[in-house]
Amino acid sequence: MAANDAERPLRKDASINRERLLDAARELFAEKGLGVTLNDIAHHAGVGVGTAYRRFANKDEIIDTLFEERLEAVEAVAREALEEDDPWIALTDYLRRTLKMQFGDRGLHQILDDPTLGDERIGDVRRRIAPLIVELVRRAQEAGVVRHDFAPTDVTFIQSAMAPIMNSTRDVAPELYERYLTFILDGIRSDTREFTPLPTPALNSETTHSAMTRKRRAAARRAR
Amino acid sequence: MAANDAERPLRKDASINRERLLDAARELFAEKGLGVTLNDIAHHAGVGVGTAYRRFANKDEIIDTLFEERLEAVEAVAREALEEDDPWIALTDYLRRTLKMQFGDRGLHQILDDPTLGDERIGDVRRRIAPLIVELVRRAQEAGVVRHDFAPTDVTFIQSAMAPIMNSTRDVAPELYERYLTFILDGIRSDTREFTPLPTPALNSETTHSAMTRKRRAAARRAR
DNA sequence: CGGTAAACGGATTAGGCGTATCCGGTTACC
DNA sequence: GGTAACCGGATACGCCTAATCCGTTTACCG
Repeated sequence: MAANDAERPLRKDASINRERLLDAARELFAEKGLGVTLNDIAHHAGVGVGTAYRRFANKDEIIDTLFEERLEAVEAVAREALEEDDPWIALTDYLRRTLKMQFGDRGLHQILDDPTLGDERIGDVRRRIAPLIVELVRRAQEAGVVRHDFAPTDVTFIQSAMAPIMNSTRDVAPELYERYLTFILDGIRSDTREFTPLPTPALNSETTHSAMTRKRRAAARRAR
Repeated sequence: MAANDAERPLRKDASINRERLLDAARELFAEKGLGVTLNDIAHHAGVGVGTAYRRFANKDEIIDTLFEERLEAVEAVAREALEEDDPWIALTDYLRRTLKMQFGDRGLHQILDDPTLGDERIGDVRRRIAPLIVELVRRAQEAGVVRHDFAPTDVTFIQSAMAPIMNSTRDVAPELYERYLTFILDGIRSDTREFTPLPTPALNSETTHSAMTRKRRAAARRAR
């Protein structure tokens, strides 16, 4: 990783702590999103706050370091999808796989959702991904497997639509979002108009209620 | 409205200001969501903060007062939908109309999305709405116009899925969410499997980018 | 009218939260 | 074994929101 360059190497303890911090950040970003503070990260890494601020000027520096690799993973998924022959499978695999990644990593989710976040390196990767999506859609279009009025930007919005579902059902029915993705895909696919079996049963009303209640908890405190 | 009860009536200026505050709150909640402060509301109403706190103990008191009526409007929509003969139109009208209401009123949106918000009065209305949705779905089910595996709680999650789309495209392409609602409805309807013409064209990539960027602005500052 | 309780405005206090610094003590390493 | 690098975490700072307090103004009853 981009630990030390031409700089004189860090002292042993320092570089160990740097790794610890990075690990902690990776974990916390994934679990709680980019909202965590450098102090959180420091404590989770088992080091003092001072140490954290000595290694990284601020949180953004960690974010940029960490999410370049994550975003590149998304790019890789898009490229792999383009190697798939069946254009429908290619497109939907991309959606399904990236959504799964986003599900496992709240931070990645936020990065993908908000172009404001991240430095130029991140922006670069984002700019590399966009045309891949265009291509995925174009192929599907040409093969006549998606409705003709489906557009590349629809992919983005579909991804963002799954967010609230993921977030509210995360620890009640983790895969529920796939159910709604299926609804959408069935509303888009044009080579067959049959219903795809749903991957996940619906929630009953009590569970739905508790899911809706559970989320927010953190967010609500702010919003109120 | 529930201005004064058995209490001695408010002095004229006081009751005028009370109305002003309520109006301001209605407007600000709709426009900016429940996050606005009592201070915001007071200034927007053209009165001092003190006046606001004299009339209402805290923000929740205003919220409860105001959103009971808004939620009852949602209930009314559900009841009207149940009077519609065509069960498909009934169900989709309910969805479309309530989504439109949520679109016009961020506060209502939050209330509907988060069962934690609001007092018992609000909870009561919510509990009155739930069975109406169940009935809407049951009818559609029985008439065979929705796929057999569609469940009442799906309605809720579909509503919440539209939220991020609404929020990010609000001032760029206000009705874009209807496009995605159409995808979903087309993925759910079983009496015909033809595509419904899309009510809104897709965004181009620049507009999408600027939409994604624009939102957050407020939210991002917190999350970061 | 005129007096008084009611109401007003908004500066101000209180407190939570995240960021970033500072410094006395510790440790790696030549 | 000495010194520069590093450590920890208490602490200062800034920002934001909630809520109060009090000197001034106003409605309204007799």
